[in-house]
Amino acid sequence: MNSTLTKKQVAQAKAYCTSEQADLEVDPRVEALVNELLGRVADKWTMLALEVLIAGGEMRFTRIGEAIPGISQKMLTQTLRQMERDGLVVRTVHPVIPPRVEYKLTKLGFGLSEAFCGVWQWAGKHLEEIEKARREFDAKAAR
Amino acid sequence: MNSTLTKKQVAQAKAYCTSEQADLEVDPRVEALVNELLGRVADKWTMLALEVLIAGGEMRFTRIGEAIPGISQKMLTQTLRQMERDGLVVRTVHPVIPPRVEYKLTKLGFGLSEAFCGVWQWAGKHLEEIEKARREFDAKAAR
DNA sequence: ATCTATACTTACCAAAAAGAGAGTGTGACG
DNA sequence: CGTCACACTCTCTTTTTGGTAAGTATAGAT
Repeated sequence: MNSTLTKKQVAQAKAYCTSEQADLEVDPRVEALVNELLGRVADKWTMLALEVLIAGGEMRFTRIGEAIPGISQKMLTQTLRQMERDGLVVRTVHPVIPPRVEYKLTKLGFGLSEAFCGVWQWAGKHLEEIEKARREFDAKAAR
Repeated sequence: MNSTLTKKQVAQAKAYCTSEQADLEVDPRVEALVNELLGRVADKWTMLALEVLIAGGEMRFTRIGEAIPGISQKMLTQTLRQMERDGLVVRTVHPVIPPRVEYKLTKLGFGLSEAFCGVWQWAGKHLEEIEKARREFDAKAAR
C-alpha cells in the first residue's frame, strides 16, 4: 500500500500466493493464528522430527533420538509432545516393561511435511546462491 | 530404515518429496546446511518481513516496522541485516539527511516466499483441525 | 538556538530456551 | 542381589533472545 515501486511487484506477489491465500490476508485474527502456528511448527526440532518420521515410518523414542543428532532427551520429549498436541503424530504406549512407545505421523503430519517439501526443495536448490551471498556480504562488511 | 510399519509409509513419503529431494537426503553436508538455513529463515520475524515486503514492494525501514506489529527496532534491524546477508533483500542507502534506506526483495527472496506459500496455505487450511486436536489433547491431559 | 526526522547502534537487564545430569519404575536376566 | 533396558521427568545451570531506553549524526525548519 505504501510502496515506491509497487504495481508490478504487487501484481507478482498476488500471483505467487493464489486464491485462498488472499482470503487469509484479510482476516487479522486468522493471520495471527497462522503466524503463531508457523512459529511453533517451523521450529528446528519439529522439522527434523518430521523428516525422520517421514523416512522411518512408525518409530520408538530412542530411535528417533538417534536419528536427530544433537537433540537432548528433554527436547525430544518436548517436541514430540507438542507435535502430538497439534495432532501431527500419534503416540502409542505399549504397557510392557521396559516401556515401549511408538510415534507415527498422522495425515495432518504428512500434510505438513508435504507443504514443507517446497521449502526444502527451494533451500536445497538455492543453497549455493545463499552461501555466495553470505560470503560477499561478509567480505564487504570486513572492509 | 529401522521402522516397524515401513514399506507403505516410506513409499508414501518418497512420493511426497519428488526427485531432487531424494538427492538431498543422501548428502549429510547438504542436509546440515539446509537445516541451518531453514532454522534461520523460518524464524518468526523473517517470515513476517517477507510477507510485508511481498505486499508492499520496496519499502523504507520505518514503514516496514509499522507493518510488523510488535517488532522492536533492534529486531527489525537484525532481521533485515540477516536477510540482506542471505541475499533475500537488497538494501539501498540514499545518502541524504535525514537518512533514507529502502529495502526490497530479491529474486531469491521472492522465491523463498513462493516456497513458503505452500506452508501458509496449509496452515490456513488446517488451522481448525489443529485447534481441535489441541483442545482434545488438553482435555485429556486435564483428567 | 533548538527541535525534528531517520536509521540505526550500544548497553543493560529480564525472561525464556535449552543443555547436563541424576532420578524413577519394574520386570527379566545373570 | 545387582544390573540393564526404556521412556521419560526433575532440577540446576548456562546460553540465547529480546525488550527498553538512550545515544549519534546532520540538514533543514522554526
